[in-house]
Amino acid sequence: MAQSDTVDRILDAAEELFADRGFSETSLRMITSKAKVNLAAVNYHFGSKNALIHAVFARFLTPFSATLENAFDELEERCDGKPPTLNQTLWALTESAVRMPQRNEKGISIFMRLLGLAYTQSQGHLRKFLEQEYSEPFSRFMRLLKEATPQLSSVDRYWRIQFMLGATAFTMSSSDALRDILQNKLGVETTVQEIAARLVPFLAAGMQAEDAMLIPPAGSKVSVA
Amino acid sequence: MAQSDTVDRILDAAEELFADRGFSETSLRMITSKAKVNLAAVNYHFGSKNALIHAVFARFLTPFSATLENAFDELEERCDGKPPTLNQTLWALTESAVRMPQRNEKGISIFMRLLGLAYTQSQGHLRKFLEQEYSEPFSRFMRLLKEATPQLSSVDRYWRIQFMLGATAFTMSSSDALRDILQNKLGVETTVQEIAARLVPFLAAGMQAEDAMLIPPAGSKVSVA
DNA sequence: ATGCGCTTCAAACGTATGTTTCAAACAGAC
DNA sequence: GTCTGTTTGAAACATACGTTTGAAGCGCAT
Repeated sequence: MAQSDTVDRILDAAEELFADRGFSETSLRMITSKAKVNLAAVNYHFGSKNALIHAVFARFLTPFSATLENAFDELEERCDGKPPTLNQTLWALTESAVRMPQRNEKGISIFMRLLGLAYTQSQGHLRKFLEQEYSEPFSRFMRLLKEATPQLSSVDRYWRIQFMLGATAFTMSSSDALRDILQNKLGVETTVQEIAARLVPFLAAGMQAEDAMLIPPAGSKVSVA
Repeated sequence: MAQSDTVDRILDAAEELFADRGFSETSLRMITSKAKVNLAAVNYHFGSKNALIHAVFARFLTPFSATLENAFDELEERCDGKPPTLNQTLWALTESAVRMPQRNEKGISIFMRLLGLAYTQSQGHLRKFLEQEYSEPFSRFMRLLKEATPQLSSVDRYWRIQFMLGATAFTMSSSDALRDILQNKLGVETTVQEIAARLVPFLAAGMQAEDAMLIPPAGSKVSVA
């Protein structure tokens, strides 16, 4: 075997199992047996299970954040001076994700699923790791969003960004299950690209909705038991 | 102690811990020590950890689904014949959730977080349990949504409903944290009702967005490393 | 007071986990 | 070929988990 083919085999197996089952539900023994590698190899090469989780994220997030920076650079250059629109900003993000060179056909959906899990599973160490490693592209995205929605108050924008994040993270984190359901119910095949293509207009429309109505429409009172 | 104060103490502790940390990450020992109850009590009263998870969901989902049925009844009666609008349907759901009698001030956000986890953490048994116990109000909500958005294809509607679910579950489940951040950053106080009042227009706008654009806008090509 | 369900309790069970150990196998330089 | 540092291997470690056990405690009708 090559120098450390082992490292990649572990990362491949871990990535897939984490995406399928979550972090706590995936044991090192599952990973090493799927990777056809000795159990001790994980601790030898990575140090701990948590460090392995970080390595899995770093492997796709580092090139992704570089791609994203490029996309933002090009976008801002193309708009020279004027701030990019909301649609342009969201598409830049989406395309960067979708066009990332994939290791296999499941690549993009694993990628998305892992991002969803990072938000959803409250693994403190992961949160900290991601925040300190990838804060820059994140802040830049936030700044672009702000410039693209000058009509919103800070408070409205804040909440709507949370809504966008939620819709995205949630959908992506269960995208496999949702695709299966759709396949069985309506017999429709769906790719991650198509999901993204449906998600972006939804987000853009929500983001640009008319003023939040702070009081429910007249006559909508609901009886409570 | 009353007859089985123990059962409620276990449910209270379990509910909060599950919402905080997820199911696999919460051990029976954490639950019983938080509830100040003997470890064996869980298996004595509920039979197993999975059954406890079901009981936690049943405790709030059963009254909620009754409240929701009432709200839908009243709504359909008020509209006599004509299908309720999307806004009306969403408000009926939202108000039913917000007006549920809460055990404490964190009630609504725990409730939401648990629903999110139920979707997200791939606990097969939970999925099955929820589907067979609460399929009726769920189907009814889906039917109302369908009648309120006749312009959407089934596939578009399906995905947009997932986006709504995601935005809602995610936001509500972390609403405590998000409220705190907002308080510190902008000095703004926010109630759950206000969040809901911002969320509903966002969802309605996303749901009614123009046709999903399946191809990115011209000129949005992104350079890839 | 006695006996009978139901509930609590401390302790243990068997299993699975992440991690460590240390000897064996290996690769490359001399 | 021999030595050296790196990687693999089988086995064990300590710990945590969900669950089970059997005795003790309790309220209450008889």
